[in-house]
Amino acid sequence: MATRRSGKSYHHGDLRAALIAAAETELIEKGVDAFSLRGAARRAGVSHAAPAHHFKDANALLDALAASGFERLTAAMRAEQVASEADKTAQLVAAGIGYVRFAETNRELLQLMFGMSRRTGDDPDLARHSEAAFSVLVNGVGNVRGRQAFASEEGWRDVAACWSMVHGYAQLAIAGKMEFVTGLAFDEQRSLIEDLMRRAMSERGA
Amino acid sequence: MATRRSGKSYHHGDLRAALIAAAETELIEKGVDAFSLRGAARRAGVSHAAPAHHFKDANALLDALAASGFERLTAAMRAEQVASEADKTAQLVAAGIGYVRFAETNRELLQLMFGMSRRTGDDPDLARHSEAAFSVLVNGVGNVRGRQAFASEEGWRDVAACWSMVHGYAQLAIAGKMEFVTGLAFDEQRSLIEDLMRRAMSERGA
DNA sequence: TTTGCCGTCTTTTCGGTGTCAAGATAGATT
DNA sequence: AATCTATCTTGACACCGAAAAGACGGCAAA
Repeated sequence: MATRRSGKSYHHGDLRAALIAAAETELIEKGVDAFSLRGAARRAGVSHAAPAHHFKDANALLDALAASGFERLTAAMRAEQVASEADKTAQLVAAGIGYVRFAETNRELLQLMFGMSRRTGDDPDLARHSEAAFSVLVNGVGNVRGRQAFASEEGWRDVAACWSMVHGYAQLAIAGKMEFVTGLAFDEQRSLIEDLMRRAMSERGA
Repeated sequence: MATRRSGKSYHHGDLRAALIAAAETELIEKGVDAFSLRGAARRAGVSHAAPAHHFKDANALLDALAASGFERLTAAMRAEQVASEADKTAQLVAAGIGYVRFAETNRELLQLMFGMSRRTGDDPDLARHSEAAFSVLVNGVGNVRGRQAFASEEGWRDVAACWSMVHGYAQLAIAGKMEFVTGLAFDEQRSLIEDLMRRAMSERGA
């Protein structure tokens, strides 16, 4: 049998991480629907019951994958921020662009992250990384409006507007429902997203 | 409920419609994940292979259900519009409120409608009703900006902004991620949504 | 070093699911 | 009336997630 994979030992060593990686390719290739725990196990080269020792559930594995997704989403937003101008609003816009960019290159993953599907939701890592991503947006708003904006409801409304706008656009773009407004051109979309973000902050120039 | 299946005829009569109805309660009770075609068939009081003669797929059945969802979404937006003031912007806002209201009372259904999960997507009815819902928003924007706004990209950007905002808010509210901004009070949320919609149209009063 | 423990992985088994194929039924057509 | 055809049932298959029980092997205590 496949007792030893490629001459290695009976025990895997770091199966947990390997399973998360395998789950991602399984997710990408098969889609959210057809994802299967057994498939992920196959990809990792272990038996179908092996994952049970690291994740109580199929959904628990996907929780961990979603947590990794939020971690990378945060990184994507920050990366776009540091590459942008120093202007505070521009930084907030950059975070939004990073958000959309990440969404478009990780469609299945984003759907997993924000859908209520296929998840338990009680993973502490997931909550932690999810809040970290959120805080990028909150900090961006805080830099523009000033910290005292969060004393009243004002600042939180700004956050709600930015998040709703960028998340809604990302979801709709992924679903292919935004083709009526802009071509596929890189800069066109960038300027559209900037427009949308500025609207959310009530800072539209024109 | 099971129209006449209690000891009655071998043929059902209107199984197609009965299956769609059964699928909705199955969807609501079991959730998107645990939805099963066999479960829907059971609810309709029919054998597990019966649906195959009306829907080629489990996903095709869910397509039909999603189509019905878009039909009712359109109706919900229109209903909220006629109940609102005559002011054009207020009408657009009302459509947005109808959208969110529908989303919150039909969570599972909305996720089905807008997720790329569990669906084939090539149902013509689905496309038709989906476009009808979209056109409510487009008409609302047209009434505010004037028809000529759609000659340039201007009007379409307004549509993109409104749709992204309202859809994003609905999705996030459903996922329980909007609790930081407003209580559960009815009027508070209403005023928040109005604020968001006006931002999307760059018409914020304050 | 030897012994025994115990976490890791495998095998087996179970109920459930979607889909296909073949048979039963009844309404419609000729 | 005889036949046709859409509809529904039964049965089978492969796959899935989960749980139970056994095989393996690292590791600490003796």
